[in-house]
Amino acid sequence: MAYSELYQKIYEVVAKIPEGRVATYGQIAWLVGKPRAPRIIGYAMNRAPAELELPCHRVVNRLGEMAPLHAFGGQDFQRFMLEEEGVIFLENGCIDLEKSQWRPESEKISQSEETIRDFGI
DNA sequence: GTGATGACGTCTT
DNA sequence: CAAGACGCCATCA
Repeated sequence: MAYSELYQKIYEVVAKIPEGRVATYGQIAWLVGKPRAPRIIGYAMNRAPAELELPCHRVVNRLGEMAPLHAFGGQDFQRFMLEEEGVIFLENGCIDLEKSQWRPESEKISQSEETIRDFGI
């Protein structure tokens, strides 16, 4: 591996995010075994080579938003792209995480557990 | 090896 | 209700 194992794992997890779903930095951090290191995810994304074609636009912060203008070409473009993929956006411009947050089935979910429980909107 | 940084998260003013 | 400060961990200088 040309990169750190941690980075490799982060890229792997991000690459697993299906279309129409989004994952939070904290969630990914948790999946890679570093629940206290959401920043690392952002760092990894920043350092992520375009060759991997990581769906960074599917990775958002806990609010369902992301950096003001650090990637892709603007939140506007990202929002449009996510909408095209089927991600639900709220009127406030944030993603409806309750509906669109990615839930890895084969993994034990903790923080998302409550979210899933309340999913019956 | 030490210090500073960051695409976050959560608590406290 | 909104903004600011602190904390977290790995990487960069």
